[in-house]
Amino acid sequence: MKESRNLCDLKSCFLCKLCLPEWLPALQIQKKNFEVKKGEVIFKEGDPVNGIYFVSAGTVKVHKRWDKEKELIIRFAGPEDIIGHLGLGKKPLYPVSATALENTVVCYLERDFFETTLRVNTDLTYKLMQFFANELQDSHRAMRDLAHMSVKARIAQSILALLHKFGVDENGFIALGLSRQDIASYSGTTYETLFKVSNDFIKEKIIEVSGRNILVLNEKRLSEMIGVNH
Amino acid sequence: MKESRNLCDLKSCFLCKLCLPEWLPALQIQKKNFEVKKGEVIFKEGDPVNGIYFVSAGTVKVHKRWDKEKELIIRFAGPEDIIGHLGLGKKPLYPVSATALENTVVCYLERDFFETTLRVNTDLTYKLMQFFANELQDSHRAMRDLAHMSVKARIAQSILALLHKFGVDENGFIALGLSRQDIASYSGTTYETLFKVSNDFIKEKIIEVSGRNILVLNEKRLSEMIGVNH
DNA sequence: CAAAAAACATTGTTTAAACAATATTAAAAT
DNA sequence: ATTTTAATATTGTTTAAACAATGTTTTTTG
Repeated sequence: MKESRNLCDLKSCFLCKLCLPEWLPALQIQKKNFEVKKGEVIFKEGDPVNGIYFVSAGTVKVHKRWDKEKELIIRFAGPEDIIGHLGLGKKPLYPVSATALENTVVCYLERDFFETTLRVNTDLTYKLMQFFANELQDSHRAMRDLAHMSVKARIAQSILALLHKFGVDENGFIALGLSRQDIASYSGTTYETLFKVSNDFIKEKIIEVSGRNILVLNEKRLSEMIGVNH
Repeated sequence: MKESRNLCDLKSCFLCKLCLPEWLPALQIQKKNFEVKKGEVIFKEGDPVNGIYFVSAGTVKVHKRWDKEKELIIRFAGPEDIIGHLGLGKKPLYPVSATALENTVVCYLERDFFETTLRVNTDLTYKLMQFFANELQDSHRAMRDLAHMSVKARIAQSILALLHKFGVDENGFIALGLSRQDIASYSGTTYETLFKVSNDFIKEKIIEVSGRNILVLNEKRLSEMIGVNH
């Protein structure tokens, strides 16, 4: 993770959009930008919390590990998304890890400075609280889905979630290439099961796969698979 | 759900403890207390959000349903706990239901008033944001556990969580009686599986069960079960 | 107080999905 | 350039846990 200067435009991230104009110079001084190589870890579960990050460019997976070699991907963060914000809770340790999936640029703020920023900008605190409320809703939905949905439905859901978050490239493929293992970890299943289900989807002409890229041929079928509750 | 007067002491809930003393008279005027009978629904998933609740006495389950007749209990709320706070997110519909597990008293505030309260008390907003951060950490952990832990381990974990949250009565039994179905829903499994695992625990002298009440005989074994995974 | 409805008890069957084993690329690292 | 490591491909076996069926007991309620 290499430091670099002025890669953040102070305009697009969650923080900059809600920042008081008078505060921007302070931000400019305090912020640090880092270039993160593909596969590099930004912070690791259990590490002491130093600060908060905003993704400027690239994509990051936020994941939580279980029992060596098993993990669950909680969410993907792209440009403008916050990561590391759970460090604001009572335990000063990151509860999740964040790893770059492609070459990424992040904007970093020390925890103390970010907390001061929240104190001088109550509207920002309010918005952050609302953001947390939304994340918590998503997380509760995810809990229920992991408890009650079939793996097949969860995989369908993961593919749709990726499609909607990242959109498609010029050929119609989802604009984020992921390893099978990562798609499995995002769906809460194993590589082998993902492989089988994925092959079924290909056979049924629901998706097309080329290397790490996925083309959704039949979005409606995927939605139906997920079920009535969505 | 029957309205009643002055059942809340304005001292013990999350809100009252952090409320500005000058604001308490306003609170006194705005708050409404309700008596909720065992089994009665406080709000239902999908209902429009009217306001926020604080549990004054009794116990409430917060749950999310799937596919008629299947549900996941997200958490239990006891005295001083908030419920309905996810209504603060962008969608004005409750994402979960809340049902009283015993005769319960709740303190209710309309959404607008609560939002005003947050606006005049930025420290409260900050604390609420921190509370959300902690809840989100718990929720992420729960997601991972649902994805990767065995049902047996999850049941062990549920029993320990109930023990730690509610403590024990004079005979050493967990101070909250629950139906098997509710314990199953809290563990993310079916009644039948809970029944079998529960019988195993009894056979191995890890717990003792009397009606709706559970006595933990071997807390250490339960803890080990959660960590080691089989 | 009877009838209906939950909750509880029990066990046997089925299956979804993890686990296991092994082979083949492809991509890093030395 | 070659060793090492990671990602991919494939299929067969095992098992954990849902599903199904049925009966009993306890609550609730009309």
